Amino acid sequence: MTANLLETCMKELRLRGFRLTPQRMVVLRVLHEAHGHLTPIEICERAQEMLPGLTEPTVYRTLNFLHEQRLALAAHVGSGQLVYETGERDHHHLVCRKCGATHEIPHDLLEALFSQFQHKTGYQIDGMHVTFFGLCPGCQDHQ
Amino acid sequence: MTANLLETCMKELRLRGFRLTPQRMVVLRVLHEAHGHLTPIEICERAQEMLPGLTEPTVYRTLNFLHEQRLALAAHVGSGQLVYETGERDHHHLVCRKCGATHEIPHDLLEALFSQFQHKTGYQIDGMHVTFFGLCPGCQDHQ
DNA sequence: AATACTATTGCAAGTAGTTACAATAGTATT
DNA sequence: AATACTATTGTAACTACTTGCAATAGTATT
Ligand SMILES: [Mn+2]
Ligand SMILES: [Mn+2]
Ligand SMILES: [Zn+2]
Ligand SMILES: [Zn+2]
Repeated sequence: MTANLLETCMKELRLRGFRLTPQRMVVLRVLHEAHGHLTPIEICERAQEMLPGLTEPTVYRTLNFLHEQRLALAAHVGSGQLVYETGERDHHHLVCRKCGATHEIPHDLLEALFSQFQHKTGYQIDGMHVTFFGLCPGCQDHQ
Repeated sequence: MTANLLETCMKELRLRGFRLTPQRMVVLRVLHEAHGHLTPIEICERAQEMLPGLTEPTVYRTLNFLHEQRLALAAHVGSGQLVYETGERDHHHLVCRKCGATHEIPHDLLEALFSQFQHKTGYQIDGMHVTFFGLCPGCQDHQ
Protein backbone atom coordinates (compact mmCIF):
# COMPACT_ATOMS: atom_id res chain seq x y z
CA MET A 1 0.00 0.00 0.00
CA THR A 2 2.67 2.48 0.98
CA ALA A 3 4.90 1.04 -1.73
CA ASN A 4 2.16 1.57 -4.24
CA LEU A 5 1.74 5.27 -3.48
CA LEU A 6 5.49 5.69 -3.56
CA GLU A 7 5.64 4.20 -7.04
CA THR A 8 2.87 6.51 -8.17
CA CYS A 9 4.77 9.56 -6.93
CA MET A 10 7.89 8.57 -8.77
CA LYS A 11 6.03 7.82 -12.00
CA GLU A 12 4.31 11.16 -11.66
CA LEU A 13 7.64 12.98 -11.44
CA ARG A 14 8.90 11.27 -14.61
CA LEU A 15 5.64 12.11 -16.31
CA ARG A 16 6.15 15.77 -15.51
CA GLY A 17 9.62 15.64 -17.04
CA PHE A 18 11.74 15.60 -13.88
CA ARG A 19 14.65 13.29 -13.24
CA LEU A 20 14.30 10.36 -10.91
CA THR A 21 17.42 10.56 -8.79
CA PRO A 22 18.36 8.29 -5.87
CA GLN A 23 18.23 11.39 -3.65
CA ARG A 24 14.63 12.09 -4.55
CA MET A 25 13.62 8.48 -4.27
CA VAL A 26 15.09 8.12 -0.83
CA VAL A 27 13.45 11.29 0.51
CA LEU A 28 10.14 10.13 -0.88
CA ARG A 29 10.65 6.74 0.75
CA VAL A 30 11.31 8.35 4.14
CA LEU A 31 8.11 10.36 3.86
CA HIS A 32 6.07 7.36 2.80
CA GLU A 33 7.42 5.07 5.52
CA ALA A 34 6.78 7.64 8.24
CA HIS A 35 3.58 8.00 10.18
CA GLY A 36 2.81 11.64 10.82
CA HIS A 37 4.99 14.74 10.66
CA LEU A 38 8.73 14.85 10.22
CA THR A 39 11.06 17.84 10.46
CA PRO A 40 13.63 18.40 7.71
CA ILE A 41 16.34 17.27 10.12
CA GLU A 42 14.60 14.02 10.95
CA ILE A 43 14.08 13.40 7.26
CA CYS A 44 17.72 14.18 6.59
CA GLU A 45 18.94 11.73 9.23
CA ARG A 46 16.76 8.89 8.00
CA ALA A 47 17.51 9.54 4.35
CA GLN A 48 21.25 9.66 4.96
CA GLU A 49 21.10 6.22 6.58
CA MET A 50 19.53 4.88 3.41
CA LEU A 51 21.81 6.82 1.09
CA PRO A 52 25.17 7.69 2.63
CA GLY A 53 26.70 10.78 1.06
CA LEU A 54 23.37 12.53 0.69
CA THR A 55 23.78 16.13 1.78
CA GLU A 56 21.68 18.57 3.78
CA PRO A 57 21.15 21.13 1.01
CA THR A 58 19.86 18.42 -1.27
CA VAL A 59 17.35 17.25 1.31
CA TYR A 60 16.07 20.80 1.85
CA ARG A 61 15.91 21.39 -1.89
CA THR A 62 14.13 18.10 -2.44
CA LEU A 63 11.54 18.86 0.23
CA ASN A 64 10.83 22.25 -1.34
CA PHE A 65 10.62 20.63 -4.72
CA LEU A 66 8.23 17.89 -3.60
CA HIS A 67 6.08 20.47 -1.90
CA GLU A 68 5.93 22.64 -5.02
CA GLN A 69 5.01 19.57 -7.00
CA ARG A 70 2.33 18.80 -4.43
CA LEU A 71 3.77 15.40 -3.65
CA ALA A 72 4.43 16.40 -0.04
CA LEU A 73 2.49 18.45 2.45
CA ALA A 74 4.16 21.04 4.66
CA ALA A 75 2.79 22.68 7.77
CA HIS A 76 3.69 25.01 10.60
CA VAL A 77 2.25 23.41 13.72
CA GLY A 78 3.79 25.73 16.28
CA SER A 79 7.13 24.00 16.85
CA GLY A 80 8.97 26.70 14.92
CA GLN A 81 10.04 24.14 12.37
CA LEU A 82 8.17 23.29 9.21
CA VAL A 83 7.02 19.67 9.19
CA TYR A 84 6.46 17.42 6.19
CA GLU A 85 4.19 14.51 5.41
CA THR A 86 2.74 12.67 2.43
CA GLY A 87 -0.64 13.78 1.19
CA GLU A 88 -2.17 10.42 2.03
CA ARG A 89 -4.89 11.69 4.34
CA ASP A 90 -6.65 15.02 3.67
CA HIS A 91 -6.65 16.79 6.99
CA HIS A 92 -5.97 19.96 8.92
CA HIS A 93 -4.58 20.69 12.37
CA LEU A 94 -5.97 22.18 15.50
CA VAL A 95 -3.36 23.24 18.04
CA CYS A 96 -4.09 24.45 21.56
CA ARG A 97 -2.22 27.65 22.24
CA LYS A 98 -2.07 26.88 25.97
CA CYS A 99 -1.35 23.17 26.45
CA GLY A 100 -0.04 22.45 22.96
CA ALA A 101 -2.48 19.58 22.32
CA THR A 102 -2.60 18.87 18.61
CA HIS A 103 -5.49 17.28 16.78
CA GLU A 104 -5.91 16.18 13.23
CA ILE A 105 -9.25 17.06 11.65
CA PRO A 106 -10.29 15.04 8.61
CA HIS A 107 -10.88 17.41 5.75
CA ASP A 108 -14.27 15.98 4.84
CA LEU A 109 -15.56 17.14 8.22
CA LEU A 110 -14.87 20.68 6.98
CA GLU A 111 -15.66 20.05 3.34
CA ALA A 112 -18.86 22.11 3.42
CA LEU A 113 -17.17 25.03 5.18
CA PHE A 114 -14.32 25.03 2.72
CA SER A 115 -16.74 25.03 -0.19
CA GLN A 116 -18.51 28.09 1.17
CA PHE A 117 -15.14 29.68 1.78
CA GLN A 118 -14.03 29.05 -1.80
CA HIS A 119 -17.30 30.41 -3.07
CA LYS A 120 -17.00 33.59 -1.03
CA THR A 121 -13.43 34.33 -2.06
CA GLY A 122 -13.31 33.06 -5.61
CA TYR A 123 -10.09 31.20 -4.79
CA GLN A 124 -9.78 27.48 -5.38
CA ILE A 125 -8.37 26.55 -1.99
CA ASP A 126 -6.08 23.60 -2.40
CA GLY A 127 -3.83 23.99 0.57
CA MET A 128 -4.94 21.11 2.70
CA HIS A 129 -3.04 20.83 5.95
CA VAL A 130 -3.95 24.23 7.38
CA THR A 131 -3.16 24.80 11.05
CA PHE A 132 -5.63 26.57 13.32
CA PHE A 133 -4.66 27.82 16.75
CA GLY A 134 -7.00 28.27 19.68
CA LEU A 135 -7.93 26.94 23.10
CA CYS A 136 -8.89 23.29 23.47
CA PRO A 137 -12.05 22.52 25.46
CA GLY A 138 -9.99 21.67 28.56
CA CYS A 139 -8.01 24.93 28.54
CA GLN A 140 -11.12 27.05 27.99
CA ASP A 141 -12.40 26.12 31.46
CA HIS A 142 -9.35 27.13 33.46
CA GLN A 143 -9.76 30.57 31.89
CA MET B 1 -4.64 56.78 16.75
CA THR B 2 -1.58 54.59 16.29
CA ALA B 3 -0.01 56.23 19.33
CA ASN B 4 -3.08 55.36 21.34
CA LEU B 5 -2.94 51.66 20.55
CA LEU B 6 0.76 51.65 21.29
CA GLU B 7 0.12 53.13 24.75
CA THR B 8 -2.52 50.51 25.38
CA CYS B 9 -0.12 47.69 24.53
CA MET B 10 2.51 49.03 26.88
CA LYS B 11 0.04 49.51 29.72
CA GLU B 12 -1.22 46.00 29.11
CA LEU B 13 2.27 44.58 29.51
CA ARG B 14 2.78 46.37 32.82
CA LEU B 15 -0.62 45.16 33.94
CA ARG B 16 0.41 41.60 33.26
CA GLY B 17 3.51 42.08 35.41
CA PHE B 18 6.14 42.40 32.66
CA ARG B 19 8.86 45.02 32.53
CA LEU B 20 8.60 47.91 30.14
CA THR B 21 12.05 48.07 28.59
CA PRO B 22 13.23 50.45 25.86
CA GLN B 23 13.83 47.36 23.69
CA ARG B 24 10.23 46.28 23.94
CA MET B 25 8.90 49.77 23.45
CA VAL B 26 10.89 50.30 20.30
CA VAL B 27 9.86 47.00 18.74
CA LEU B 28 6.24 47.77 19.52
CA ARG B 29 6.67 51.21 17.97
CA VAL B 30 8.08 49.72 14.78
CA LEU B 31 5.12 47.36 14.50
CA HIS B 32 2.62 50.11 15.15
CA GLU B 33 4.16 52.54 12.71
CA ALA B 34 4.28 49.96 9.93
CA HIS B 35 1.53 49.26 7.45
CA GLY B 36 1.31 45.58 6.73
CA HIS B 37 3.73 42.74 7.32
CA LEU B 38 7.33 43.02 8.39
CA THR B 39 9.99 40.32 8.58
CA PRO B 40 12.07 40.02 11.74
CA ILE B 41 15.02 41.46 9.85
CA GLU B 42 13.11 44.51 8.68
CA ILE B 43 11.89 45.03 12.22
CA CYS B 44 15.41 44.64 13.52
CA GLU B 45 16.81 47.24 11.13
CA ARG B 46 14.14 49.81 11.91
CA ALA B 47 14.31 49.20 15.65
CA GLN B 48 18.10 49.50 15.70
CA GLU B 49 17.88 52.91 14.05
CA MET B 50 15.63 54.04 16.89
CA LEU B 51 17.67 52.34 19.59
CA PRO B 52 21.33 51.87 18.67
CA GLY B 53 22.87 48.93 20.49
CA LEU B 54 19.74 46.84 20.29
CA THR B 55 20.73 43.30 19.33
CA GLU B 56 19.28 40.68 17.02
CA PRO B 57 18.54 38.02 19.67
CA THR B 58 16.60 40.57 21.68
CA VAL B 59 14.47 41.50 18.69
CA TYR B 60 13.69 37.84 17.97
CA ARG B 61 12.95 37.19 21.64
CA THR B 62 10.75 40.27 21.82
CA LEU B 63 8.77 39.26 18.75
CA ASN B 64 8.17 35.78 20.20
CA PHE B 65 7.20 37.35 23.47
CA LEU B 66 4.76 39.83 21.94
CA HIS B 67 3.23 37.04 19.90
CA GLU B 68 2.77 34.84 22.98
CA GLN B 69 1.20 37.79 24.75
CA ARG B 70 -1.07 38.25 21.75
CA LEU B 71 0.11 41.81 21.19
CA ALA B 72 1.49 40.93 17.77
CA LEU B 73 0.25 38.70 14.99
CA ALA B 74 2.56 36.32 13.14
CA ALA B 75 1.95 34.57 9.85
CA HIS B 76 3.58 32.39 7.25
CA VAL B 77 2.54 33.83 3.91
CA GLY B 78 4.75 31.73 1.69
CA SER B 79 7.93 33.80 1.69
CA GLY B 80 9.68 31.32 3.93
CA GLN B 81 10.01 33.97 6.59
CA LEU B 82 7.54 34.58 9.38
CA VAL B 83 6.00 38.05 9.17
CA TYR B 84 4.69 40.19 11.98
CA GLU B 85 2.02 42.83 12.33
CA THR B 86 -0.13 44.47 15.00
CA GLY B 87 -3.54 42.97 15.66
CA GLU B 88 -5.27 46.15 14.52
CA ARG B 89 -7.39 44.59 11.80
CA ASP B 90 -8.87 41.08 12.20
CA HIS B 91 -8.08 39.35 8.95
CA HIS B 92 -6.73 36.29 7.20
CA HIS B 93 -4.69 35.76 4.04
CA LEU B 94 -5.35 34.15 0.73
CA VAL B 95 -2.24 33.42 -1.32
CA CYS B 96 -2.21 32.17 -4.90
CA ARG B 97 0.12 29.21 -5.23
CA LYS B 98 0.81 30.03 -8.85
CA CYS B 99 1.17 33.81 -9.26
CA GLY B 100 1.78 34.63 -5.61
CA ALA B 101 -1.04 37.20 -5.43
CA THR B 102 -1.88 37.85 -1.79
CA HIS B 103 -5.21 39.08 -0.49
CA GLU B 104 -6.35 40.09 2.91
CA ILE B 105 -9.80 38.83 3.89
CA PRO B 106 -11.57 40.70 6.70
CA HIS B 107 -12.37 38.24 9.45
CA ASP B 108 -16.01 39.26 9.72
CA LEU B 109 -16.55 37.98 6.20
CA LEU B 110 -15.70 34.55 7.58
CA GLU B 111 -17.16 35.05 11.04
CA ALA B 112 -20.04 32.64 10.42
CA LEU B 113 -17.76 29.97 9.01
CA PHE B 114 -15.39 30.25 11.93
CA SER B 115 -18.28 29.95 14.36
CA GLN B 116 -19.42 26.73 12.74
CA PHE B 117 -15.85 25.52 12.73
CA GLN B 118 -15.46 26.24 16.45
CA HIS B 119 -18.73 24.50 17.16
CA LYS B 120 -17.71 21.39 15.22
CA THR B 121 -14.32 21.06 16.85
CA GLY B 122 -14.95 22.29 20.37
CA TYR B 123 -11.88 24.52 20.10
CA GLN B 124 -12.11 28.23 20.70
CA ILE B 125 -10.27 29.37 17.59
CA ASP B 126 -8.42 32.58 18.37
CA GLY B 127 -5.64 32.48 15.84
CA MET B 128 -6.67 35.21 13.50
CA HIS B 129 -4.27 35.73 10.63
CA VAL B 130 -4.55 32.26 9.10
CA THR B 131 -3.07 31.82 5.62
CA PHE B 132 -4.91 29.81 2.98
CA PHE B 133 -3.23 28.72 -0.23
CA GLY B 134 -4.95 28.04 -3.51
CA LEU B 135 -5.43 29.28 -7.04
CA CYS B 136 -6.71 32.81 -7.60
CA PRO B 137 -9.55 33.23 -10.14
CA GLY B 138 -7.08 34.32 -12.82
CA CYS B 139 -4.81 31.31 -12.42
CA GLN B 140 -7.70 28.84 -12.39
CA ASP B 141 -8.47 29.66 -16.03
CA HIS B 142 -5.04 29.02 -17.49
CA GLN B 143 -5.33 25.50 -16.05
C1' DA C 1 26.97 1.23 -26.29
C1' DA C 2 28.54 5.85 -26.85
C1' DT C 3 27.46 10.92 -26.93
C1' DA C 4 25.30 15.15 -25.87
C1' DC C 5 22.36 17.87 -23.15
C1' DT C 6 21.37 19.95 -19.02
C1' DA C 7 18.84 19.08 -14.52
C1' DT C 8 20.42 18.02 -10.21
C1' DT C 9 23.91 17.39 -6.90
C1' DG C 10 27.80 18.37 -3.49
C1' DC C 11 30.76 21.70 -1.77
C1' DA C 12 31.79 25.81 0.53
C1' DA C 13 30.30 29.79 2.22
C1' DG C 14 26.63 32.61 3.55
C1' DT C 15 22.21 34.23 6.07
C1' DA C 16 18.55 33.47 9.54
C1' DG C 17 17.23 32.27 13.95
C1' DT C 18 18.25 30.14 18.78
C1' DT C 19 20.41 29.28 23.31
C1' DA C 20 23.41 29.37 27.67
C1' DC C 21 25.04 32.27 30.72
C1' DA C 22 26.84 36.24 33.02
C1' DA C 23 25.99 41.33 33.23
C1' DT C 24 22.52 44.93 33.32
C1' DA C 25 18.68 47.47 34.53
C1' DG C 26 13.47 47.79 35.52
C1' DT C 27 10.45 47.78 39.55
C1' DA C 28 8.96 47.32 44.39
C1' DT C 29 10.26 48.27 48.90
C1' DT C 30 12.53 50.70 52.31
C1' DA D 1 17.38 58.22 47.33
C1' DA D 2 19.31 53.80 48.25
C1' DT D 3 18.76 48.66 48.24
C1' DA D 4 17.22 44.22 46.86
C1' DC D 5 15.12 41.20 43.70
C1' DT D 6 15.08 39.07 39.47
C1' DA D 7 13.31 39.69 34.57
C1' DT D 8 15.54 40.98 30.62
C1' DT D 9 19.47 41.95 27.93
C1' DG D 10 24.04 41.39 25.30
C1' DT D 11 27.69 38.36 24.12
C1' DA D 12 29.36 34.45 21.95
C1' DA D 13 28.60 30.29 20.16
C1' DC D 14 25.56 27.33 18.08
C1' DT D 15 21.83 25.24 14.99
C1' DA D 16 18.82 25.69 10.97
C1' DC D 17 18.36 26.80 6.45
C1' DT D 18 19.86 28.90 1.79
C1' DT D 19 22.68 30.04 -2.29
C1' DG D 20 26.35 30.27 -6.08
C1' DC D 21 28.91 27.56 -8.73
C1' DA D 22 31.48 23.84 -10.69
C1' DA D 23 31.18 18.72 -11.00
C1' DT D 24 28.15 14.80 -11.63
C1' DA D 25 24.89 11.89 -13.49
C1' DG D 26 20.01 11.05 -15.37
C1' DT D 27 17.75 10.85 -19.86
C1' DA D 28 17.08 11.14 -24.89
C1' DT D 29 19.21 10.40 -29.09
C1' DT D 30 22.27 8.25 -32.03
MN1 LIG E 1 -0.64 16.64 9.15
MN1 LIG F 1 -1.84 40.21 7.83
ZN1 LIG G 1 -5.28 23.01 25.76
ZN1 LIG H 1 -2.81 33.53 -9.28
